[in-house]
This record gives sequence, C-alpha cells and structure tokens, in this order.
Amino acid sequence: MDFDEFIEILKGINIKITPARLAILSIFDKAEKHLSIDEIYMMAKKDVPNLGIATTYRTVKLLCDAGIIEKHNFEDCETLYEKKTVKNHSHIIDMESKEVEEFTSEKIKKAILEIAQDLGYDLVNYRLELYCHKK
Amino acid sequence: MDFDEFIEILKGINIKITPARLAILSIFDKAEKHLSIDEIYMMAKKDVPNLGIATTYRTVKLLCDAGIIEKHNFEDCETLYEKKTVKNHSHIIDMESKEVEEFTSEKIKKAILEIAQDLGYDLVNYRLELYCHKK
DNA sequence: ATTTTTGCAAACAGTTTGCATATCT
DNA sequence: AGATATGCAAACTGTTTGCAAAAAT
Repeated sequence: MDFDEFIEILKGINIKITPARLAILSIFDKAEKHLSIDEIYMMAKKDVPNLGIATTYRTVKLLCDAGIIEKHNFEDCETLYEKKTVKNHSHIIDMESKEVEEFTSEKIKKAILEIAQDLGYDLVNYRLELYCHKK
Repeated sequence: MDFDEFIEILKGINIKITPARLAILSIFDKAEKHLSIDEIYMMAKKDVPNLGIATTYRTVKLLCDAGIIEKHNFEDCETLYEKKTVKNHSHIIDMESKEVEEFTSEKIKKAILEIAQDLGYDLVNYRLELYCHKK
C-alpha cells in the first residue's frame, strides 16, 4: 500500500487532509522500524514545527482506527507503532538493543488455529512475541 | 508451590513478613483467576483494613521480582497478575468477557524454538496470546 | 459558511516516591 | 535498637479532553 492509497482511505472515511496528518502518514510510509509516539512527534515536527503532542496522539489513533497502522505493547518497551502490513506477522525482540524484527510462520499459525479450535474458540487474532538474545 | 514455600522464599530474600504481605500472598495462593491491582487491593483490604494502594503496588512488585507472581499486559485489558507456575504457558483471551484461560502446547513451543534458532537468536522467553470468541 | 482540526493547558489513570511514623526481627 | 515496611500525599508518565482559534472543505 503506498502513500496515495493511504490518502484515499482517509478521504473515504470523511477525514480532512491536513499538514499534520500528511506528515505523520509519510513518516509511517517511509519508516523502516517501529516508532514510538515521541519519535513520531519529533520527526513530524520537522515538517510541521508547531505540531502539538495531542495532535500526534489523535492522528496516530486515527490511523490505527483506519487500519493503516498498528499498535504494539512489547514488554519493557514503550508503546510502538508500525505501518500495517496485509500479512499478519510476529515479532522478535532483541532484549539488549530492544530492536524488533518481524517474521511469519505458517507452521506456527496452523498450530495456533488448531489449538484454539480444540479448546472451543474461534481465533480472531493472536499475538506472538519472542524475547531473545542475538547469537 | 504452596503458601509455606512462598514464605520461605520471602525469608530467603531478606524480607520481613508483614500482614500486608501475608494477605496479598494468600490472595494469590487462593486465586482462581488473573487479578488486577484493584482487585488485589480490595481483597487484601478485607484482611488489612488500612492497607494503602502504594503498599499494594510495592508488594506486587516484590512478588514479581521474587518470581512468585507474573505480570500480564493483555490488549485492551488492565494489567493483570497471576501466581507463577513452573510450566510456562500461553493465554487465550475471550474478547467478550475478557476471561483468560491458559494452555500449553509442546508443538508450538518447539516450532517457536526452531524459528528463533533459524533467525539467529537464542530464545529467552516468549509470549503467545490468542484473542478469540467462544464457540 | 460550515465542519473539522489544531494547539494549548488542564485533566486524567496508573504507578512510583519522599518522608515521618509504625512495625518487624 | 536497628533495619525495614507502611500510609499518606505529592510527584510523575503516558495519554486524553475541553475549548477557543485556525484551517480544510
């Protein structure tokens, strides 16, 4: 999904295109890593110097609700956000550097679906996080 | 692990046995579900009427550090605590009732270990949560 | 012109801390 | 007695909200 598609989504949900929103949107569009609110705020401020923290929170929430970005609460980390990918994926957190890597495993996914079924549930979503040391 | 063993652990780490600590300890010993700080506070207050919330937090933190209880931050839930079991387990969260059930799966565990290895990490711990609707 | 969005400051929830007093060993 | 733990209130962090002014449609 690219930048213009994002904007179409925003227009679709009756939302005005403003400099603050464009700035934050484009940060996520370019981001190579998971971002904290403060990082987003700092980066966006370069484009929109008088941006307020409240607007940052509001915009991030908006993008979450619109399904454009995703929120993560990893253990011992501040809340982080990333652009949502179609494929749902899991995370590996390097416990020293706090760096986050992503992966998917059909094998694990299948096993999880199975377990949920066995226990009498319909799986809606799951969260899998591996806390590791780099070898 | 039973109540007396808990107390031995506390003594072992040079910690005084006080009514507040006994009360909170025994709540976890009996608890059949995951507990929020407020629930712990309310329950413990029955035994120790002038208990303060600060002591509740301090004691809960103490028990976490001692490895007696475990902290969970499930999505859209308040922070919850449970007595730590030797076996590490995963959680199924019923998205309507917010009830939490536990399970273990060697199959999943194995697959997870494998993945971590493949990606060049040593697995220290993992967190797996299934968000579901009850069938 | 109308509606939505913004920045600011104040409010808020959950948690932690400083301190003088009380409790444990 | 000496060391630790407690309750209280104040501080603090991360986040949300009310409002009047500003900007988008």
